[in-house]
Amino acid sequence: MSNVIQTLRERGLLQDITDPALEDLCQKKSIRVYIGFDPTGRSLHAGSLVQLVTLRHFQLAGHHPIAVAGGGTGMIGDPSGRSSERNLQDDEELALNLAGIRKCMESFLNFEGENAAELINNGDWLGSLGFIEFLRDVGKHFRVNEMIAKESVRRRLEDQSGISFTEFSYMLLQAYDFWYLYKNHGCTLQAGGSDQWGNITAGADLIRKTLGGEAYGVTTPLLLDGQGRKMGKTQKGALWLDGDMVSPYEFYQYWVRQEDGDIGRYMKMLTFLPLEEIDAIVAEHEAAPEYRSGQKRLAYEMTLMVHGEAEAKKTQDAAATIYSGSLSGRTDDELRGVFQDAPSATIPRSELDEGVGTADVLVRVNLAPSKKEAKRLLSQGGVYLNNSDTPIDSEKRQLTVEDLASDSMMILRTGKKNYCLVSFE
RNA sequence: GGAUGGGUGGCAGAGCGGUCAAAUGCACCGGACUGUAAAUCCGGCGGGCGGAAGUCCUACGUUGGUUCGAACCCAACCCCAUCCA
Repeated sequence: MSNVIQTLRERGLLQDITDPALEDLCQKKSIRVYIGFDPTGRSLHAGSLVQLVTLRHFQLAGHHPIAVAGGGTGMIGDPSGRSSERNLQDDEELALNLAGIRKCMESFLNFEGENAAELINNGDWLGSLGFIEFLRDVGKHFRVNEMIAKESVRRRLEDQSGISFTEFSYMLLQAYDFWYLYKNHGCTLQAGGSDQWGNITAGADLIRKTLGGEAYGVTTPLLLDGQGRKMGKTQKGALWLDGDMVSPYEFYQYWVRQEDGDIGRYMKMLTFLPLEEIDAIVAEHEAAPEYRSGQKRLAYEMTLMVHGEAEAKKTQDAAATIYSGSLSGRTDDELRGVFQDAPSATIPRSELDEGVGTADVLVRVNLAPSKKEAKRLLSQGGVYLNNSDTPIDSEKRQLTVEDLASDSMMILRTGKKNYCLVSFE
């Protein structure tokens, strides 16, 4: 079998490993590896990409990936990296989230075939875990002294809001997850982000102490951008993988806007392009960074992986059109294709024949929250028609049939990237 | 339960009887500069009408009151923080 650990290392996906022996082990036999995912959203977001990619690497190498949705632990919340307790989720919401997460995962993992991936909910076993049983089998093996020494816990203890017992127990539950999976699913490896190291080793320790078994852990580095910030934040919020929450176009654009210096690293970590090819792409990019060829390739690959080929191509095409050409003289269908992800709106044709105030249209089309704001945009030169590079210059400008880009549509834009496709019917 | 302080725009935080749609900072939105970035600089940032000056409506925890006039004073209530029990 191919050496997954080596692959992860080459791609910058390996931060820590509990025992070097794992490298040999997973060349000799197919193992089961699990990663926990946070089920607090309807979709996974960019923060989970590294984990999804990691599982895929394992699957490609012939191992058996298990994605564990923290349905049980999600009701509690990991104190790591958050300063306040999260709200507890109810069952209905959780079920919805799980379905959404599964959908996101299908882009990365194969849920069929010989070493099919599995998605399981830890609520299935945590839900029926008795408190006494838990204290006896799990709690007994942990020293509170060590637990409160952990950075994540200590910070919360020092803070005024404190930490609830529930949250404090999180680590034990995650350890129990690993223990359970080891015992009942033959899972011998847990992977996760580097912030999970403590939780992972806690699980491996528990397995060793109580079952005398050998279990391993690997962590991936946190994916940070060139400025040391966490990846996946957009102005509107998280970069979700679900196309309904973040359109493929926005998703693509997110990657196009990355910095030059990060391109190679992201490609290694997040795509499955061969390393030599990545080197070639980076070299080409560095020769002429102003073309953003590296970013565009990264964006294409990411969109391809998450949203599929058809979307990736359309998106790529749309971006090329929007950032280069003029839009007039196109057909309705072409415009619809290019702007399929942009908001759109319909206004009765008769109004156009008479002429409509631009400010009114901006409000009706949701490009401006109020008429006052619309006027402000106009007076500051922030409104563009049909992708022209000169803004509409008058607040009183009326839109007429003359302004149509195609038979019945026009494109209004505010700022640099807020588009709306307006069709007059 | 008691004491004290406090609840103001998305957040933080001034204002403490008219000049307050409410300083300032952050966030946000335009613009300039750039390579679809960051930083920086300029403009804006409750809503309606108006070209504008302007004008009207809604808003300073809730409800009442005092006053020609209240974010600002009074009362009750509801929350929050800290200390005490």
